[in-house]
Amino acid sequence: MRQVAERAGVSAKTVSRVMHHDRYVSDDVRQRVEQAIRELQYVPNVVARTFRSGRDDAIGVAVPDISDPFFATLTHEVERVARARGVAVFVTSLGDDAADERPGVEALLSRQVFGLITTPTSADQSYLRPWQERTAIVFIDRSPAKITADSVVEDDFGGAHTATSHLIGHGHQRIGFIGDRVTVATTARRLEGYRAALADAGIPEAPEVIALGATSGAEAGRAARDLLQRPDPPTALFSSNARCSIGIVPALQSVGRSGMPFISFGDFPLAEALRPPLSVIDQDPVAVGHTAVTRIFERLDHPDRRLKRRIVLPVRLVTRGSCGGDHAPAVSGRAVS
Amino acid sequence: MRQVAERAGVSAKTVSRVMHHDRYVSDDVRQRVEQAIRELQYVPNVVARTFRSGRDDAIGVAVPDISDPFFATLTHEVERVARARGVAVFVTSLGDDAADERPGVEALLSRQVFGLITTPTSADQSYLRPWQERTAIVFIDRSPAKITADSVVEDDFGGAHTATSHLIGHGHQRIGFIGDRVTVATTARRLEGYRAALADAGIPEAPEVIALGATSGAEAGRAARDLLQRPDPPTALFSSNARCSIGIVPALQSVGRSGMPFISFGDFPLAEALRPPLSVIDQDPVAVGHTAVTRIFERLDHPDRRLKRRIVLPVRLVTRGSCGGDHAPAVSGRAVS
DNA sequence: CGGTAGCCTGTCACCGGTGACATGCGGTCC
DNA sequence: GGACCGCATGTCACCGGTGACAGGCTACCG
Repeated sequence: MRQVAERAGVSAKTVSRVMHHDRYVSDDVRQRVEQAIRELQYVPNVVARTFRSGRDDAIGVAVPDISDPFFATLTHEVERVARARGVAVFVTSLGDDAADERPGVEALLSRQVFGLITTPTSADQSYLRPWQERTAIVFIDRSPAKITADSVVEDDFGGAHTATSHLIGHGHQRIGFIGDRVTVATTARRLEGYRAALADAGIPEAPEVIALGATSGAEAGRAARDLLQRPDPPTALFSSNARCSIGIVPALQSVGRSGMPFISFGDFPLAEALRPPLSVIDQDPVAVGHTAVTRIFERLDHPDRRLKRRIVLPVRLVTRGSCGGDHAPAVSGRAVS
Repeated sequence: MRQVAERAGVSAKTVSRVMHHDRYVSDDVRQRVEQAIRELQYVPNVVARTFRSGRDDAIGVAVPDISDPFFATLTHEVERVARARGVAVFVTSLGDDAADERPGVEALLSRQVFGLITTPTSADQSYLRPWQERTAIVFIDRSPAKITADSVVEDDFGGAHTATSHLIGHGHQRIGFIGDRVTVATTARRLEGYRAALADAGIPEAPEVIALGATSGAEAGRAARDLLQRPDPPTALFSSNARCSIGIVPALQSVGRSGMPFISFGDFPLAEALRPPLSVIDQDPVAVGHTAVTRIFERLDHPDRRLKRRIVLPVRLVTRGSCGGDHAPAVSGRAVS
């Protein structure tokens, strides 16, 4: 920048003014500076600006796993909206280990992003409190703990209740539940919805067909096979998330039970192309991402406006054929791409 | 930091030394400083450090689309390796528009990352030349143009040749080719491989069954249907990438042609769970990501070591059943997760 | 013609951590 | 006793852009 200033015969400050389209710059000077910028291929130092101003014009996104179709689609929408405003988006994966959450999130925060969209993976987000003054933080998918902040979550309880009730409506009494750890808040809520649906139908709960702790598709597949090999196997399955479902489908096929009635919480690409097409609870990741990033900009543009902290988005059952009965789809099953 | 220094009764520099485990710090001082750090919950300002040193201890990854399973898996491996070295990874999507490449990549570079892994989407990467002195740049998936740099690509020509030859071996003479734009270098090379295989078998090329320009799964699906509705339809299909394939599968189903012989360049989750299971050319995204990130660290650790610039990774045909004939799988089809 | 307002440009300090260098102190060796 | 070394700590400038503030110049007004 000093070089540009020297070449144009002005001060560094004036170059800064030209860069920012300051009103008070004469045409003569502006042109000389612009030429010097071109000749020297000057690129402003973003880090210096961030350092000085204390905030980077970027949004950080921290999710458990970018390759999960739910988070990938969500992230895509965040990028789309942010790009329209000329804001950069940086994504990072946290993994499933609760201990990795804090370092991963702080790696973004300490780079002074002005907005953060993140999924809590540990049981305590109080460490984010000092950051809230400087950064708009929105939690997605799961509610945060030990902190007050914006969050955009789905109706986990309602979705699981709907799915389970639907299977019950098809005559199933013994419905297997496969999910990851209950320490994950969403899983816990979905398990509650499942239990409530059973209770509402007067069906006693069978703990032996509830398989938790499947942190990968492969583990979920094993869990499904184990359930089917029991002496008293379930007659239908409910999977608590898409990652599990993606492992369960081939597992069912491998034991010749691809026709097993099955509903997945979370849609994913090709779910409709499976045979039978997989019925799902659609979480609408685009809506989650859109709502979250919009909230960030709202907080930025109107710092003192009062807004509802917690946004619960509805989910909907998309019946496609894997639920057990012969029936026309209630919602025409659109594919996720 | 000054506050920490004051509280511990030392200079800021000494705090810096404690943070960096400098040898020349007395135990007494170290403990006082560490206590002050804890009491004030001091978090070092990464931006200041980056600004001063001119480099951020982070790797940037810029790919066309994070939700593409190939790039998602690749990115995952980069993060795994980088995390083991305590290096942060920031991912950003570039989209398909060539004009978006430069701003997206420079958003990362201008934040002074020391390593960049990126996929060229435009036809000219010469703008990266000034950055190469400061940043280790590795191109993945596609070879860069107008610049000399490390690159990790797959054997596009060979893979397409193998797939096409395999279909020819099953008696097909009229093989449809569906892909995105030929301006994408990988697509061009795959088309060449396809053509070469036809030529090697003495089959004249049929330009009317080559459908290019499908930039999304939906478009690829439409292209597939159009090909099948021709008076002289192809008897087998070859898809140039996973995104297209994910659109083609439901399209074939919708016209009752799910049995159409079909090979996809690029594996994806559930390809094996389809009926028939989809045969693919497996690109091994984990190997690409691993090779790329390893190269970054090699360049960092041994700046003057001479290394081969261009790394071509082999691909392999995974036959699963969609190729047309009844045969045992040549490679037991492992699922992508 | 002094006063004032609007326009244009420059100077300087500062953001927070750190490399270069200086300083001071105790011990060892000739 | 002076030279010298290892250790422990402090001082200061600097990275590059920018907010606060200070002029200087022109034009217009009373």
